[in-house]
Amino acid sequence: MKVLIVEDDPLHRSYLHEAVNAALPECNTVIEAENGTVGEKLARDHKSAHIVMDLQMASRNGIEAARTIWKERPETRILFWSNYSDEAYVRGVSRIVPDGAAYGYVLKSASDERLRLALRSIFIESQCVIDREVRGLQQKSLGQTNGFTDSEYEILVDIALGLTDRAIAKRRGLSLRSVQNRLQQLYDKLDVYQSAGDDHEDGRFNLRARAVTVAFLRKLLNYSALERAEAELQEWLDGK
Amino acid sequence: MKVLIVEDDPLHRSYLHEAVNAALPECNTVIEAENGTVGEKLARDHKSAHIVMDLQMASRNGIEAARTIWKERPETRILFWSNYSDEAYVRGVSRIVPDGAAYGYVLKSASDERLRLALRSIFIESQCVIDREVRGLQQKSLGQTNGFTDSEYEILVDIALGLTDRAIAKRRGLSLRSVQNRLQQLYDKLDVYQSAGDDHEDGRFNLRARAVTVAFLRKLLNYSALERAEAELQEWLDGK
DNA sequence: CAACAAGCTGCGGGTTTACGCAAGACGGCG
DNA sequence: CGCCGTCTTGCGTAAACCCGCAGCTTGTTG
Repeated sequence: MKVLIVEDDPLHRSYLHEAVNAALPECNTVIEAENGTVGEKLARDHKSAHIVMDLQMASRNGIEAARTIWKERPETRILFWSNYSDEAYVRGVSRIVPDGAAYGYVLKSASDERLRLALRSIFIESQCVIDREVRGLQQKSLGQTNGFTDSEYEILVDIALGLTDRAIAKRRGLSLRSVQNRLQQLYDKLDVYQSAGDDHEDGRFNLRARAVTVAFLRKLLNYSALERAEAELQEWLDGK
Repeated sequence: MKVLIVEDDPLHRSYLHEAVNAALPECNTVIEAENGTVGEKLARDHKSAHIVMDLQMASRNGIEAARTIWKERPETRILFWSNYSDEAYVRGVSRIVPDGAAYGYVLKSASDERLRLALRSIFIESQCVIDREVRGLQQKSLGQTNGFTDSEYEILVDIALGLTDRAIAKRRGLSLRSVQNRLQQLYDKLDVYQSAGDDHEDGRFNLRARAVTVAFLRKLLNYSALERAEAELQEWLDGK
């Protein structure tokens, strides 16, 4: 068995290397990549079937890399190993995982034992392993209870990108009014409203900007989500 | 000599511990804190004069912690050791460093030797050491060439928080029109404008939202900057 | 001191947002 | 099939936003 490690940080990389060796005696080769771009290339060259991947890397982040890798070989098993469990990451990952693929999401703060188990479960048993903390988010985000619908999330991203209502309408094939309806829903769920709760006309918010900030603070959005969305937007703009 | 290490990540923490021992034979005690809150407390209890601090920690980020520490003992020497050199961080740090204090900003990607030198320069020689990559940003951000004035940055933060023009005017003691003037300047510098460069009325942007996103993508803003700004805003709202 | 650049402010108007009201459209369910 | 909830769309309005024009207050400089 061959394992590919994709991870920015040299310290974490060598830690992972050791962890893989310890957890998987059946593994005879470990390859390392220090960013997403190299990771993709190595995965292709080696036809890697077992990958441990960091999210959040400078050059090309884990989600991007995983997407292209899975596009080429959907049966690849990927363990995401991340510092954070932002809802934006969780949502991003679950949107790209192919049907029936075995994957995992483990936090860097997890114990050695937890990492060991995850490695064996995913790579040997083809099971999915999702950290408890992450799992909670995932359910909240997929189930609609207190979570966001896809359409709400979509419009959140659109205003975050700075599109006007009209532009969103065009992009999503909706009428102006529908876009504004969805915005209303969004404001509602994010609990943003004009006045800061004061008596008379004072601390007012610009709802559209406020919504984006609140989403950021709640980790519904993060840098990498923005980055991806921006790339998609540019693509769409080019394709007119 | 006693050195306090404030750092989230256990791997990085122990790496730092070793690095400090290797670089500073005159150091006889090393204390560790795993987040900003604990860091502040330990700094106070031990009257630490030499601190190595991570920015970006979950519980209380490095800038916050450094600020309160410096407020209590401005002669404390702090070496910031960070993964990133976002302009937001650089700006944040240089805003809190007391006059004449010795501090440093070194990236985690720096070599062992560089870290060693920085440790000795700051803790022994009381010199400031700023990584080259960081230095570049700092000059750009302070000098006005292609950089942002404080007032521009201020208004950027204000719209990022989601305040209306009127609210900003009240908060900053300006007239409505002045606020809008500054916004204009900001849009200009960020190079955001309505049409996406197309011929007729099409891909339009909401300038205010777009500006925030562009700033984010350019690392002028980041999560921690937003977090701080939000806290300040709440403070201001409470103080009416 | 005159001249000039830079920032603050009011006026005015064209556009975009936020949102209530109400009329269809679609899908499930007893 | 009729009832009902959810989603979409149009109309209309008050507020907020973007921004050109022009008069003022400053601080700077020759």
